[in-house]
Amino acid sequence: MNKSSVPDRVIRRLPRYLKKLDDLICKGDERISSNELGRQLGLTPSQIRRDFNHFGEFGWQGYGYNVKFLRRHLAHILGLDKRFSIILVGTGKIGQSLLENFDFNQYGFRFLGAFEICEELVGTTIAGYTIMDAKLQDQFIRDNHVDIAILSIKSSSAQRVADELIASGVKSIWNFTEAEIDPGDSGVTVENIHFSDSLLVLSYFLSEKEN
Amino acid sequence: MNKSSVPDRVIRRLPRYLKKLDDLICKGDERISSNELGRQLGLTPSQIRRDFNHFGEFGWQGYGYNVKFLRRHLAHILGLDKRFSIILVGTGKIGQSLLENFDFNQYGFRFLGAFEICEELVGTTIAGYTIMDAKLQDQFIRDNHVDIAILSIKSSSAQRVADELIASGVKSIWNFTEAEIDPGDSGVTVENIHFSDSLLVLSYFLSEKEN
DNA sequence: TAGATTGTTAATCGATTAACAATC
DNA sequence: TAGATTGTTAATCGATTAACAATC
Repeated sequence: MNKSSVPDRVIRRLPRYLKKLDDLICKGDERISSNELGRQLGLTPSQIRRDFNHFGEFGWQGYGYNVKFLRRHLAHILGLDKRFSIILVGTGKIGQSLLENFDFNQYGFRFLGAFEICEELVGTTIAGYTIMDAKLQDQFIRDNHVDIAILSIKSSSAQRVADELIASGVKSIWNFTEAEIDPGDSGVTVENIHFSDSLLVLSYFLSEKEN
Repeated sequence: MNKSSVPDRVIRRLPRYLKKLDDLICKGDERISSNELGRQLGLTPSQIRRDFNHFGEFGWQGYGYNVKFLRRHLAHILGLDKRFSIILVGTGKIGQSLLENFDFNQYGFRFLGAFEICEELVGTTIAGYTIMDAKLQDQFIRDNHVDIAILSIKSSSAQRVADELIASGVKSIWNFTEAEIDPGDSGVTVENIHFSDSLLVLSYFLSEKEN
């Protein structure tokens, strides 16, 4: 099995599977068939079995899938047992929202700290984390083996700060700016949350419906 | 041309085209070929010509595409000239961030107002908008023909509030909660921003790289 | 005109679905 | 055992790419 050959489409369905399995575990269900899982997620049973079989064999004939067993394996495939370290770069409203509402620990990440360039925010505490001065960022990344940097700063500085983060040694960037980040030949992974793209797609469907 | 037959993949590339065209206009470029556009976006020229031809013929042989002309048509296809109305439901940090940073007007939307259940926030002003009491929401939607509701509240109330919004008459929901919203048979469009899905995909690629 | 580049058709590629032998 | 359901192969479907006549 060549992991890197798994289609992007399949990978982007994995979080949905994980979430659904958490629901099922919460409800106390022990097992589920691809048929029932497909019904609940709006996918065909074939597709689900095929998706899972990109990574191994997680079911049993005549039984289906054990939800806890499958959940554990999906979490492993997603790297959630690796306890990736993560920092926040930029503590504007989006950054603050993530600090307050996103449970990094529950998802298996180690949140290390938040950095900010605005001196009024440096030293203040949000969700139990004392905001650090962006000047210390480079050294912090070098000292702490940071896997993921959340980039939530103004778009106009995005590429410059991304370049700095990459030079400091982060492995990946979770990009909340509108900018398209070019990681050059660093091999750094960039995953985008582009608000406007999403709203424009919504607008398209809305517009289409009117006709 | 049956609009509803345009593949989702194509539609989700439209905002990227629009953004690139804005860049080109900004730089003062007048025309661009599918070849050059493909090089800049990492797509094949064939795909780009095919994407555009789902909606009409926007180029000229031997010339290519006029960027302003094409930009205008893409904006129209995305419904950005319809001036869809939009309200914010929930003024926590994410909502505040959108109010302060997202230029709804520039994208062609009419931002009408923000609603909040928390009494301490009602009446305060953010980015020039006075937060309204959630109790007035239903009547406001009925009175003002609201096209889009931004749902940025806690996930546990998401479906309930979504049901209310749908009953009041919103046409679509831009969902920032982790919940999967079920629009029932209302025909309401739901577009999701699922932060965790995105981070988990990032984690997958990071995990894969380590092996 | 000659060169460039479109819109579109045909060929290819990849993903989804259907079918089924294997087996719990 | 009989019924259920997997993993996987074959068939189908749809999207991407290549090729090219049309034409600016």
